[in-house]
Amino acid sequence: MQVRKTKPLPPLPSVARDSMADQVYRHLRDSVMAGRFAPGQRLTIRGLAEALGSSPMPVREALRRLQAEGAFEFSDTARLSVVELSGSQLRDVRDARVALEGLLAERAASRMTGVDDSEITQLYDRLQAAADAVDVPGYLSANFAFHRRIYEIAQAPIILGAVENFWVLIGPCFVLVAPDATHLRRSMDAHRRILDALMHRDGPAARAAVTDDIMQAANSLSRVIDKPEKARSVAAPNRRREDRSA
Amino acid sequence: MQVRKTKPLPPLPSVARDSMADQVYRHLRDSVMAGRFAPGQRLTIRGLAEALGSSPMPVREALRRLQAEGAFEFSDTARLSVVELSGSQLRDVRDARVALEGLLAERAASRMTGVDDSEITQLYDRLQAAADAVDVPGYLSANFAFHRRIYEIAQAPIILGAVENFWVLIGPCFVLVAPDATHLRRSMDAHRRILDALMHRDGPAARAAVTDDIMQAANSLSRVIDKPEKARSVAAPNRRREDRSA
DNA sequence: GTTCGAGATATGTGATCACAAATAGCGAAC
DNA sequence: GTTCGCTATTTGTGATCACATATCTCGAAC
Repeated sequence: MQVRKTKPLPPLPSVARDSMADQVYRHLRDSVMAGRFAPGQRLTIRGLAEALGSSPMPVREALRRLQAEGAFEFSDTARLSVVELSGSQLRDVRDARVALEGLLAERAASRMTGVDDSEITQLYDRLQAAADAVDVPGYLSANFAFHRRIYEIAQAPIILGAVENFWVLIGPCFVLVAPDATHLRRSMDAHRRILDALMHRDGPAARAAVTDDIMQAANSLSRVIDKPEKARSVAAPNRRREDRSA
Repeated sequence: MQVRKTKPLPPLPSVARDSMADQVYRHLRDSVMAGRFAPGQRLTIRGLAEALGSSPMPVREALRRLQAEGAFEFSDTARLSVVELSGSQLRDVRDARVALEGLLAERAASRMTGVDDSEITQLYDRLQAAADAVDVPGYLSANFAFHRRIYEIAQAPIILGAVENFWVLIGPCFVLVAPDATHLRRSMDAHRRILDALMHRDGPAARAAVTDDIMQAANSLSRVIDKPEKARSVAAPNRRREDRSA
């Protein structure tokens, strides 16, 4: 609107500020979603700081954010640990995911374009490749990338943010599910149906396929959660000491 | 499980730890939800610390949590401000609320008990009283308390947490809606229908009533958001300086 | 062998300081 | 009168320190 009398502004590299706290935050968040932390695992601020090569301060701030997202918790005695979901909490996450991700999937189907098709297909292939190999962390990353890219098409960043918060919650649980080949195959079947529904711009079908995917994942987890819980509580103390951190 | 040979454990006052960062966090969160901050309002860590009578450190940690919840944001140049929702973001929040709060309301209806009836009714009366007077902050507080108590009956704390995150987002918007008597009356009408549905243990009716309540609130806000946005951007700079903080 | 308890260590919390970058204030030049 | 540019102030960030308390270690007592 306003005529500039100075130079016509250089190509501008547009260096986005990236504080150390932000880097630590993203690193920790990705690690949690990829299942690199065990549920209930105990950590220390100083230990994480040393492992990440920073002072405790950025870690403190990053952990506060992740605490708000429910990834970590500070006990009554102010001890830091990875959040461990109970069976009913896992069902809550499942229901919330069905509601929100179903909404996003349906909306995405109606806003898909040709360029989206190729990108989604590409991510699907990457997911398939990670499933063929049995790399669980790689599969989790590819899985979230696949879903995220779809939901971005819905153009509802606020809702996507809420959905990602739920992903952070279930990330640690996946270390408990063994690299089960049958589970991965069933999961890929649901993913195939998601892809087909999106290609046909079929909103309800996309919602149904996403719902199935979420329900299947929840079923796989429910077979592991809460049952060994009782066994563990008498056999071995649940809280493990801090081990690797990133 | 384990027999204690010591004293049979005293009445336990159970002093829950309450760090200064937690107090600041709750204080700020409540203030945001009650609409005591304006959208886009600029703040400073030191200013908040002084106003709250603490050092900047607890404020920093509390703000990180609220940043994760979307209440505050740090600009590219690391400046702190209250998040200002656009019209489309407000619609996203509306849709997500309909999905999640509808779920909680329906589940709450099927789990209501007699003691819940009296508590909900009591909160409804308090809401009515706040509506008769035109105390907007008081109405907002009573409104969230009413909804929160209902959703607590659904026994899904994870979902309730996500819902409260959305409340934090829309809190500041309400300072823009004038204490409109017609809006309050319509809103109380929806609340009355929520109450009736819960009393009859009618899940679908509760979901429908909650949906109407959310849609009406969104409509009231959409009449104020984004339209004066254009007017403001040319008339006066949108970013206000820091004023009162709590 | 188990349990209790005192000393030592570990750990989150809050405060303070230093620094770099951004913003605001203000004067000079055209 | 407006705009440019320099200076002073503000402000978020990161580091370090001190402290209270929780946790751990390990030995003594029954």
